[in-house]
Amino acid sequence: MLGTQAAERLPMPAPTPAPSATSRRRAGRPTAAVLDQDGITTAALQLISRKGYDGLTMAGLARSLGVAPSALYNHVSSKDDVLVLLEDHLAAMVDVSAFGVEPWDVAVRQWAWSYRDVFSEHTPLIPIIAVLPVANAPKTLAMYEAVTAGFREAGFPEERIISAIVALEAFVFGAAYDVTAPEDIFDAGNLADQVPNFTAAVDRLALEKHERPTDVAFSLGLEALISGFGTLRG
Amino acid sequence: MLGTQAAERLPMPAPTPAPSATSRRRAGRPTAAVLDQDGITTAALQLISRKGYDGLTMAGLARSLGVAPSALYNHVSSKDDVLVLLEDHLAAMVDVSAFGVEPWDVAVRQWAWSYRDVFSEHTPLIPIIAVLPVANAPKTLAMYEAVTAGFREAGFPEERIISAIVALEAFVFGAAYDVTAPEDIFDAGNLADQVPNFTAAVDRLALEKHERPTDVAFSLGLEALISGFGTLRG
DNA sequence: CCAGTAAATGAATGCCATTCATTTATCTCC
DNA sequence: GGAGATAAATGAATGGCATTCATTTACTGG
Repeated sequence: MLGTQAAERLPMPAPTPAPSATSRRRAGRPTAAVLDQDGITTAALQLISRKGYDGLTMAGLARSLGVAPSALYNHVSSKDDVLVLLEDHLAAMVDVSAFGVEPWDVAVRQWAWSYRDVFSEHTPLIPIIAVLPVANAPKTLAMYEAVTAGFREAGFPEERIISAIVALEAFVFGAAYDVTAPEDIFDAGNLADQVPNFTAAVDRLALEKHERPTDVAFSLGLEALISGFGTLRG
Repeated sequence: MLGTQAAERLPMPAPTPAPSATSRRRAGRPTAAVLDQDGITTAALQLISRKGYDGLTMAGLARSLGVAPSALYNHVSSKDDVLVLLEDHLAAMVDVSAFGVEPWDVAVRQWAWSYRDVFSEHTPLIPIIAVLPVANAPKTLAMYEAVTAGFREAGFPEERIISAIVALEAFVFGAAYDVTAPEDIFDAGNLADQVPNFTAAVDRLALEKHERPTDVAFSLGLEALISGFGTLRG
């Protein structure tokens, strides 16, 4: 009655979501899926890149897929579930290719930098991944497998491999946040006189205008971890 | 009309919030503050310890203070502002007492463990602190000053002090998340056969039943950072 | 052709942070 | 000691959010 557009009553056909809908069909079941988890994941990524994580709402995601918000719940059980899909998708983008090919320290370096870079654009996922059972994230699990195999091949004592990976990962996550911090985060403002040592050290760092400070800190910490862990190898 | 309780119309007097209201009076200005930032902070901490961070809502916080939600906005500009108050309060609880007293490595160890323990109970604050300009958090700034002074006294090259602290902090934040992870986070479930190296390493770790795995990983990473950074001292 | 079902709709729910016009109580100044 | 200013409270209203549910649609296999 209210709307003037035609075809408003036809629910199913819905103009297939612009890009890669990928609509897989599961054998022996009703097909015609307008939506699936892959499509939701890529639409969410696009939405995030356009509007950031504040723009990632179930309503917005549904709109970008040409679908009602409630329709999403046939494919994901909650918004957190969407975040898990995103996380797992991103895990597959982390570079583990050097493990088993390059020397151990080179591989770890490459993995860690890549891991940090991927998630520094997606810090809202960190609280999710840090606590996510790996069984719910197959691509994340695959990443761990590659890294673990690399450590083992490099002669790492088996009982320390997981601990070392967990420690490296903790450092990577924290560093990912650091990337997003404002440049002037360490400007003490009017409190500067009360913290002379700190202010001096901040000023001193500012003089070295080579790399981004966040990259210097990451490199410093990562190299310490690599050389510290390197001594554990048999 | 609806309510049956007496005295409902009297707005100001409000039964002073049970515990430490601390009501400071600012000279030369109207006093009678039922609310202030200290009171809000401690009420928020109590609320969190009772109901967790999901229970920390502006409405709930106001209720626990015997006040209307809108009243809070006379003292904080947003909920994020409340989180900043919390963060700064917690920063003051981090143990920096060993800097300048104990040897450098002992002081760093004590600081880092304490820092992690404090924030592992308050991980929702990590995205806040990681990006918070220090000028808005005086107690946090004081912590940095103490740490910086300790590094300097220990002969650390000035241009690397901030980077080292940032790296340590990144590790601490990531490790704080790790503490909150479920025990079975590394259980691969039915995918276990596809990740044999990983599964083996996880099982191997499980055999060593001494400490919490999260503490083992933290110790491993922290000691690597300490020994790696230790070589920088002059 | 029929019955079943996956997948869509859209209206409704409840919670949330935040805003605003208004009121009250106190302080400062004359 | 009264006038005016102001900090600090109220409570009603707003808009956004994730999520639920009864209902409808169109495809499927028997």
